[in-house]
Amino acid sequence: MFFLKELPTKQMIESYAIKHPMKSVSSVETALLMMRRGSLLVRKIEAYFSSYDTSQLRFLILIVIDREPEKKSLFVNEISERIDVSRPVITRTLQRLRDDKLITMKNDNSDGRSKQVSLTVKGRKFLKEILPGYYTVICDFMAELES
Amino acid sequence: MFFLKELPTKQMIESYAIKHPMKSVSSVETALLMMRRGSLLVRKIEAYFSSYDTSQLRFLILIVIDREPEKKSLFVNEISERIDVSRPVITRTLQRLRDDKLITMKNDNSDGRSKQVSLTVKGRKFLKEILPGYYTVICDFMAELES
DNA sequence: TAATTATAGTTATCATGATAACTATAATTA
DNA sequence: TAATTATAGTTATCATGATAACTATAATTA
Repeated sequence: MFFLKELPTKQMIESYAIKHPMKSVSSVETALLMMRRGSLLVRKIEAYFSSYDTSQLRFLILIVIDREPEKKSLFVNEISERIDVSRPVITRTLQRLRDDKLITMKNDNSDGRSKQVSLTVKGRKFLKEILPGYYTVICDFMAELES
Repeated sequence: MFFLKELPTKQMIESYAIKHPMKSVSSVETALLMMRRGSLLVRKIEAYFSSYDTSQLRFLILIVIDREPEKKSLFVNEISERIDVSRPVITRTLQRLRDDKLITMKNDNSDGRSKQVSLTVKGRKFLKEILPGYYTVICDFMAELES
């Protein structure tokens, strides 16, 4: 997350760049704005999910399984390859999703170390329930930027 | 932070939008990309700062004080107004910056509740030391996007 | 094939964000 | 001016990210 409310103005960056030349002042400006806006949007999204007693990470795990319907289940490993979060955090979050009956985990037959994770009916329903609002939050945020 | 490695393609969003119409498919695409890139850059920046045994938040606090040289010191309150982080986290981080002798805090004369925070010489030096690399990290990241 | 190395996933622990509840002082109101 | 309310900052505690070290099984190598 990037937390600075008032970004440095272009002038400020330029005057700094006189002493410490940098490749591109305008790309620094763009980068700061991108981090700031991205952080604000992530925060809105987290607030939205928390109103459903869930989190962005939980949502992403459900989405990632749902997104590959030809597979029916993913290994923990595969989930962790698709989502840029450390494996222990994936493990913990999967355990809670299972506690909430949104996913099931069963041992793989051909590899005793692996676990197959799949969505329950409840999980699929829940995803359908929260998806529209997710897009609404994003669209509203982007619309506000333009105004 | 936004953690999905493979963003949904425009097609995926569009096909979803058939059932659940949304204001703008392309703005959703832009938003997801913005969050993803912003998160990656924040991560790089945190890695950079951690190589100096510091953090983005610590850096931002120092910057925010340094940025208003006409003031010489800011109240904890003022710092917390400029940085979008909860006050307890500001308190804790200030305590550690003081432990590291990068800032000083003294009680205000006219208001017994307030505390004046200012940079030490060491703090100012440290900031000068880490600033160029900070911009380099940002510029490099942006340059890579374009390639 | 026995020993070693690699892989899948988990547990333990820490860092850093948040909110709620607190103390101390200042400002306001009855 | 005494009582109340507001403000500045801190403490306590939780949530969720990370890394290191672990168990169990599979794959490789001597």
